[in-house]
Amino acid sequence: MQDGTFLSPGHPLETRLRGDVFCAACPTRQLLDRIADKWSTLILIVLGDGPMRFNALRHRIDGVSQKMLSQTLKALERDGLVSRSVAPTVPVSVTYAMTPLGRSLLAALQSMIDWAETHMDEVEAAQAAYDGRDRP
Amino acid sequence: MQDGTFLSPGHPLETRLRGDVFCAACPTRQLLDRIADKWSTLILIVLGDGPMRFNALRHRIDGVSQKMLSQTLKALERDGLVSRSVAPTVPVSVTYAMTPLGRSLLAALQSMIDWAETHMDEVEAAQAAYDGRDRP
DNA sequence: CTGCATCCGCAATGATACTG
DNA sequence: CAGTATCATTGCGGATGCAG
Repeated sequence: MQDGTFLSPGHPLETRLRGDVFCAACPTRQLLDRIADKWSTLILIVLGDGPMRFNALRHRIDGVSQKMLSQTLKALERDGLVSRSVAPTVPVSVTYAMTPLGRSLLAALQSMIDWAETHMDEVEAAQAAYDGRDRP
Repeated sequence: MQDGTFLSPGHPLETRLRGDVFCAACPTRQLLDRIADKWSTLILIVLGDGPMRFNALRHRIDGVSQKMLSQTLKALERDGLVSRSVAPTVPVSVTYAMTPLGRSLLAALQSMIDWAETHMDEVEAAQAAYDGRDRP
């Protein structure tokens, strides 16, 4: 976080940009940083399939800690991407679900997943080639 | 990283998933973690506009440190998403560009950027609503 | 029993300075 | 100009403890 400069003046791309994702202070950038987050992506994809409880999410997303899950869910709820419903049972049941806003993002995220699954072999080949070049 | 269980059996999502992004050990997950990275996304979007030199990238992407830029570029090059061309001038000129593989990912990333720019106002409204609820 | 907040250890990150 | 090395800091991740 530097000062409040939004766009370095004189940049050739300045006119091409609508919002501006490249300036650290711009809200668009903040939002991108959130949805481009490791856990956020996975959580949203999972919830895109249907509502789910906290521990179900925790079990579904391998490797996530309770703290990170709780933290990320709270952030996503604050951003209006995920809704949190508390059922007054004993003990309480908290269910997380996608909001319409969050659902509108799902397509883009799904594209990333699809790409990853589709081109993973090419990436692995590239990695092997890179590692075998001159780097033992 | 738990044991090698890739999919919890009996999960309703089991049939819908092709690879599996939710297991920490699956390569797809590793790849997703990479492209869903904060800096990777920005670098790829910038390079999608055309080849660029190191310092140009550094200036363009506000808030990135040399270390992170260098590190992320190296990872992206290893994954075959970005190519690194060294011109034998004095001093050396290193130019980074997208590979065809990287370009195939660009559409998905651009969708995320577009979504962020389009729905930013709704997110801000949701944030304001969330902060104003019962949280001073 | 479920969900969340707090503590601490550690890896990743960021800023600075230096080399090819 | 491109990139690495070093050091200070942040944040993640794990364990524990508390509230409903």
